Amino acid sequence: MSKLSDVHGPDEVREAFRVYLRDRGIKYTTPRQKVLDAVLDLHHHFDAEQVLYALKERDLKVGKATVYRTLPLLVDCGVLKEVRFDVKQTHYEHAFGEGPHDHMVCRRCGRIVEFASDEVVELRSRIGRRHNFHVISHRFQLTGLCWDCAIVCPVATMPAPERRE
Amino acid sequence: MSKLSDVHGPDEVREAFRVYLRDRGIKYTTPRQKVLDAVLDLHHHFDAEQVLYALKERDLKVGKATVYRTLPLLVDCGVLKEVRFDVKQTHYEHAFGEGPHDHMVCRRCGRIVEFASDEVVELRSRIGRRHNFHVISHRFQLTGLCWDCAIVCPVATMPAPERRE
DNA sequence: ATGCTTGCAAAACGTTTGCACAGGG
DNA sequence: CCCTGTGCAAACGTTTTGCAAGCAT
Repeated sequence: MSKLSDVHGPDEVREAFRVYLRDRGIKYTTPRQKVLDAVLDLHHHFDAEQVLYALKERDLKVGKATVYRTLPLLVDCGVLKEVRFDVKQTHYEHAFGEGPHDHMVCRRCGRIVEFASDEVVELRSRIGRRHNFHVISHRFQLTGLCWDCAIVCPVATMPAPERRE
Repeated sequence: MSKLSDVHGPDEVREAFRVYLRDRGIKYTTPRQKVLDAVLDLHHHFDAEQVLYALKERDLKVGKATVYRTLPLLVDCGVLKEVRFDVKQTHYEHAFGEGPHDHMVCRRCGRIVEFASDEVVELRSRIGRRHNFHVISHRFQLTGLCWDCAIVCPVATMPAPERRE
């Protein structure tokens, strides 16, 4: 049970984080545990501020700086994955449990549809090979209209008044 | 000669911008012309600050705010395209002249390799169809090691000390 | 003449950092 | 114990905005 991609339960994730920190000589402190716990309770996509808010809700006081310093650790150890939408803040999602996927964002309602990316991975290595580039990761984001919005607004190209997330 | 994707010369681009503005009741002012001219002289990828610097170099004084207000207009009218790398600033590139393409960024030296995206466009509509999503645009960015860096550093996964652009 | 546009400076925004103090190994 | 980690607040860099003055139509 060392590969995080095979891990599902919160306890296993916590253990993985502890081991990751110990192996690198980084301390498994209370604030870092709190951040991890808060992150485990969040789903879908969230940013640093939402983590901070989740902590405040649980009466777990952790400084903003600590949250910003811990999230990269969680990314680096494979608990979280950075997800960059077209906004200035960095978003995160759980990197364990479900397989790799990419996102489609509805221009109108902001809805996010996830899709598995087997074909994308295949395509990316084909392209890499063609250009002598060793591909390590990718970001593939589609923008458009979800089913509901496409009905309401068949030829919409204008951005919606407000977008979520 | 109305489709900007078929337009190549600076004069045609300027004309397209003028028409775009007129059609929307926005004025074709001197500062906006200056920004366009500066942008036409820049190549590859650039951000707002570089536009500002290019203007300063040519003794064309345009306020920072005006640059920030003009760039979205140029994007909207199809002269520029937003290119988001994993940095906080927004980068732009010319949206006319050459066909659509995506980018591979070398994790180590920051080099950017462009590749045509026919297969990507095909894949994106296939995925969209599968999920009842009307895809309008995409962003496909590959990260990895370019040929030179892959030789120097065959198993590099650590980010380089500094990245360009 | 009217009202969009400009430029400046200040605000806003998410994120990072300096520093004195606390706490883990 | 020592040295790392914490929390606060202040700094940061990019982008946005308020506002008085300027200029195009």
